[in-house]
Amino acid sequence: MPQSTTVENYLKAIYQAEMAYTKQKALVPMGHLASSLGVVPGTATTMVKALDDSGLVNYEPYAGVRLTPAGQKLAAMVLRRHRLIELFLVEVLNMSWAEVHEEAEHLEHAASDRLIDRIDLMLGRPSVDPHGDPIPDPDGAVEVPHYQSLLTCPLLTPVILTRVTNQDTEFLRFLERNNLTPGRSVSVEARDNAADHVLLRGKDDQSIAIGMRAAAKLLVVPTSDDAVP
Amino acid sequence: MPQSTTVENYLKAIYQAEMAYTKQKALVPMGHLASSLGVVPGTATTMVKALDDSGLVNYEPYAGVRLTPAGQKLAAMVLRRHRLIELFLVEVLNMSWAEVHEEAEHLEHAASDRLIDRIDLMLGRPSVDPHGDPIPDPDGAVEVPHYQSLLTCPLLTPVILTRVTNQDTEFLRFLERNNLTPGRSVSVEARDNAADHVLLRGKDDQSIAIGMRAAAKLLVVPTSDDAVP
DNA sequence: CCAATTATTTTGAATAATCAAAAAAATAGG
DNA sequence: CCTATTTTTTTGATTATTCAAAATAATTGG
Repeated sequence: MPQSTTVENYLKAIYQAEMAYTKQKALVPMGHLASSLGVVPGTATTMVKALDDSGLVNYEPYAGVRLTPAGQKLAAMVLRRHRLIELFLVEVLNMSWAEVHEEAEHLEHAASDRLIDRIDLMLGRPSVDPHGDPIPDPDGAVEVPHYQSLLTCPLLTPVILTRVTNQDTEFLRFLERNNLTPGRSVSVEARDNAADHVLLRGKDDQSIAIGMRAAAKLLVVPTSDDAVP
Repeated sequence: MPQSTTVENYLKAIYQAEMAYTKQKALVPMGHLASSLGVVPGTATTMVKALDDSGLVNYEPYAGVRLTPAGQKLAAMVLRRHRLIELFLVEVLNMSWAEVHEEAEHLEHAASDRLIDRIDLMLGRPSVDPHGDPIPDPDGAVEVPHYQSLLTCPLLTPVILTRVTNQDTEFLRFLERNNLTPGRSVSVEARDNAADHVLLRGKDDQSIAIGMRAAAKLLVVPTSDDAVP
C-alpha cells in the first residue's frame, strides 16, 4: 500500500489544480500535476493509476485526472490541516507569515485529527488562514468567495487585500516588506499591459509597481463592503 | 540515500537502548534493536550496516551496534524535538499527558529547528518533558540524574515521583487515574517479591498495588532534597 | 567440550516511489 | 488532412525498506 504522505501530496495537488487552474470543468492534465509535484510525467501517470485503483481519483488516459468524492474529502482534510497549522504557527508561536507555509508542508502529514481539533478550538474555529485561504470544515466543505484581483478590480478605488494565492517564500517576504498583507487597503493607480505592471498605492502613500503575474495572485474585496443590508 | 524518518527512528532506538538497557558499556544487540523497532532481525542488520556506512553507528557483526558521536548528536536532536513537542502539547494545547507520546512520535520528524526553538523559548527552555524525561540541549548534551525507583527507594518514606520511563498509553492512563504523575508524593508501604508487587500510598491516603516491572519504571527522589548546603 | 538452543546474518523476493528514455497518442498549423 | 510538435504512456532500472526463511555463528548446560 502506498505511503500516506505521497498520496496526500498527490491529492492535494490535484485538488488545488482543480480549483485554480481549471474552473471546475476540465480534468487536470498529467503534465501540470507532474510539474507541480516536481516529478517527471511518467511518475505521475504511474501514481495516478494507483490512486484510480484506490478509488480516490478518476483517471482518463491522455485526458487527465479528477478527484472522486472520496479523494476530494481526503484532499480537503490535508488542506484543513495545512491551513490550521499555518494560522496556529503565526498566531500562537509568532512565526513569520512568510515562512509558515514550508513548515506546514511537513506538519500537515504528521498532525492527528485530535491535535488539529485542539488547534481549531484554540483559534476559535477560524475560516481563513494567514494568507486568506479558506479552511475546509471537518466535513471537507469550503466556501470559496469569488474575489477580484489587483488585475481586475476598478482603478483608483481603495480595496482590501484579502487573499494571496502564491506561497513562495520570497514572494511573501516581498509582500511583507511592502505592507501588502491581508487586511491592508490599497488602490490600483494604473495598469500598463505593455510594461506588464500594476501600480499600487497603499495607505502609507507609498507607491509600488508589481508585475501582472503577481497582481493576479493578490485577491481583493471592495472597501466598506457592508453588502447584504 | 535513506529516508530521514527511518534513520531517525533507528538512531533514537539505539540511543535509548544504550541509555536504559545497557549502562553505557556494552553494544546494543541486534535482536533488541529489531524488536524495539518492530522489524525482523534481518532488517535491522541491513539497516545498521547502512548506518555504519554513513558514519552514524559502529557496527560489530554478531556483537551489536553503538552510536558514533555524529549518531549520538542526531539521536539527541530527535529526542529533543520529541520531548519539547510533548511538553508543548500538554502545556499549550492542553492535550492529555497519556496521549502526547504518540502524537510526538510523528511530529518529531516533521518539526524544523526553527519551530523547535520557538517552542523551547515559549516554554522557558525547560529541562524535562511531562514524563520527567530530560530534554537534550541544542548541542545534544543531556544531564541524566541518577534516580532511585519505587523498587529501590526506602520503605515507608515519602518520595516524589519524578520520572516515568515507559510511554505505553494504557500504562500512563492507569497512572493518571491513580494520581501517580510526576511531582506527586508517594511512599512505598511494602514490597513482596513472591507476589511480585509493590504497595504504594499516596497523599490522598489511597493505597495501590503495582507490579514490580511497573515499579521499576517509576523513578523518584527523596522528599525535601535540599541537598548541597 | 560438544550438542542443543538462541542470536545473527545472508539470500531472495516484494512493495513503494522514482527517473531516463523509448514509444505512442494527441494536437496544431499550414 | 498530413507532418511537426507536444503530451502522455510504457518500459526497464534504481533506491529505500521490508519480510521469510535458510545458513551461520555464538552460547550454554550438561
